[in-house]
Amino acid sequence: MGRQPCCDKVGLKKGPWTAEEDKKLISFILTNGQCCWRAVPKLAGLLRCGKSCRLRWTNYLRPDLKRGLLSEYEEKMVIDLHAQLGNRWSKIASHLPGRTDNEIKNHWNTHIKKKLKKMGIDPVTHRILFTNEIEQPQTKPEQQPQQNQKESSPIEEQDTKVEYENDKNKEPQNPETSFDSSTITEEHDQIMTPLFDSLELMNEFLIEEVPIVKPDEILAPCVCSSSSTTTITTTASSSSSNSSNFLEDLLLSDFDWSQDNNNIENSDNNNNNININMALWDDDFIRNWDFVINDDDIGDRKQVFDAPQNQYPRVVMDSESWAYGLF
DNA sequence: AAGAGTAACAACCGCCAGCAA
DNA sequence: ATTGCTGGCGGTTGTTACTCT
Repeated sequence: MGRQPCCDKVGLKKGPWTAEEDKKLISFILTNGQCCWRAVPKLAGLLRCGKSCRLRWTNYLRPDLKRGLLSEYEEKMVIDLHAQLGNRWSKIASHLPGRTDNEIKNHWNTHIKKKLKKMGIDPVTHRILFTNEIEQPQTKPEQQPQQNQKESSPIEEQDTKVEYENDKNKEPQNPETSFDSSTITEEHDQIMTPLFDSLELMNEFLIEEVPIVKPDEILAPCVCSSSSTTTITTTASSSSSNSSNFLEDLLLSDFDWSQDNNNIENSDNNNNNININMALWDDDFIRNWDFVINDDDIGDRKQVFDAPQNQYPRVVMDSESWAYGLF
């Protein structure tokens, strides 16, 4: 028996979401929390499939999303994580609170790929791209791109997924050069070293017209363990204090976690609920949501979300805590 | 001003894993 | 053990905005 489609597609709307649809979905989830997505469209009065609702919510409407362009720091994180994880966008996104896998994937495909290529780095393998590799026969074996591998990961041979999930109990093989005590192995370092060095160069080459950087211009002595030029340098022994620096920088620096806010009692008035909970978030964002929730005059949906990118909230919050805990 | 080309990103599609019956 | 459902993931497509000629 074939599998049923996730929903009856007959009569369902596709394409861009309207402000009205957004409003219905937001109102429904704020009222009921995230439940069975299959049932959401019907209950919320939407002519969409549940999957579409889930994607719309997780990728666009969730209140804990940062929105806006990735910062330079986040971009570097994405590059580094991609070097370790390959195209496991959800895993990468899990390291960047407030960012979705879709967002990171798009940013990778539209921005980072080009930057890396301009720098002479293969965005797939994260290794140096030679303008004509045939002319570089003296390339050291360990620097040669791993040919004939799946594109998805430069280190596909290692089961990084398993490694990621299990190695919290393992000692890193090379603590001195670990980027993150829970993730890095020696082989990772072999891959990451040129990347780290080139990342520094990248800071200076993030301009439109960038010559292809020759390998000898990029490869610098390996200083990954102690160099101050390495943007992200951590040691395994100090993972508890250092390895999470990027997280500390990325999230919650301007967010005061308040248990009290999580214990706000339900109100019969949804709008009250919304306003109470919005107190956790950025003013601009609150205004946007107020527009969505309260404004009867649904105009161009762009009005809802097209605030200047830098004005999007940097507040990050676990979605479930507000979706379930507050409602 | 208009059309073509390009970039950016939202949304969709198909597949898969996990889970419950 | 099997089957069906759901949610999640990654790849791809479609649409819109922007730039160039």
